[in-house]
Amino acid sequence: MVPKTQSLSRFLLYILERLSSAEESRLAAEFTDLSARELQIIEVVCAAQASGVDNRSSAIAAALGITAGTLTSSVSQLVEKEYLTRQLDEDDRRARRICPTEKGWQANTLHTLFYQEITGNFLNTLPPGDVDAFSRVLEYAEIFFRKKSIP
Amino acid sequence: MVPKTQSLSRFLLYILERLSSAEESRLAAEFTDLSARELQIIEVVCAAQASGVDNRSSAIAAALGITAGTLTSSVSQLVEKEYLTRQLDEDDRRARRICPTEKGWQANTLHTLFYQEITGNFLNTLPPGDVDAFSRVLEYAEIFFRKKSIP
DNA sequence: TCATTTTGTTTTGAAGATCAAAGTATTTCA
DNA sequence: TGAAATACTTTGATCTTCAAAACAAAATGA
Repeated sequence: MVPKTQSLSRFLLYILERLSSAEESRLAAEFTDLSARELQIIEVVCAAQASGVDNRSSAIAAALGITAGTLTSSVSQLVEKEYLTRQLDEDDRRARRICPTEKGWQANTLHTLFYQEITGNFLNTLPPGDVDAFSRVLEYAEIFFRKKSIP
Repeated sequence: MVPKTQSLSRFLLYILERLSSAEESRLAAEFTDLSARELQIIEVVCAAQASGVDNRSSAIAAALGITAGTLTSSVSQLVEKEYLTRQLDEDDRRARRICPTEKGWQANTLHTLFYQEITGNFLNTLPPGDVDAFSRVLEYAEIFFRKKSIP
């Protein structure tokens, strides 16, 4: 049965919400002061740092799909809470590099483990043959939504 | 290749965002004053109305996963913009029934057509054999996330 | 070189979405 | 009838977001 079209987006939203609220309560013990969105920002900052990719403010904002101004205010809160730091870029002193603190790395590690666990559990519930199909569907989805296939 | 676990949720977020921003711009010509969230509220109200399911304020809020207070304020704006109406329930005068106006039905129709089109287009890009697998994955996902399979 | 433009970020002002808790109106039930 | 429960709204606060203005530094070009 083909999924009921009009409810697909709500279905995705529902899954996302379950995921993030589950994660918030999971992390609650150690990091009581992080919203799902803040965790996502930390994730992107850590990923940029780990892979040596551009970690200036504008690049992080672009990766998150938000404006620079929005990121500035979120980062200020996360700096306040000691998950991130701003570092002046010596090569271009207009720019600021956003870096995780030790606490930021720790939160990101828990976050990553959480998703590995969830995804592993979910893949285990699928009929074995469907796991590959699932991966293919994700790849096609990525292509579909990257090209402007949306009218 | 199994999807990179930590980025699955961000991938879903990305798709959702592309969908809703595409929809916002698509609907912009006719309904300039509706956010994606407001459209979603209208969708739920229309669905309740169409299927004769409980359409009192509390039921709509529960379906959306938000508190009654949040819904009250959103509905007030949508009443102001003439997409919804509040009707006093004669059987229980504490309750309010949330109903779409003609304009609300029209917006919902466009919304539904949009998702039918998108979903149809996407399914057409998939290798034929993967369409069924995709449907199964969605069903399993629903079951997985409905049971508290999340630790 | 130095004035102009461009670039990277922050600030500002405003709006939307959200919640918890307090408040109001109505119903239920003991 | 009076107390408790229910359905909703209001209030006060926070978070997320954007666009536009402001600021600082770099790049350009005459």
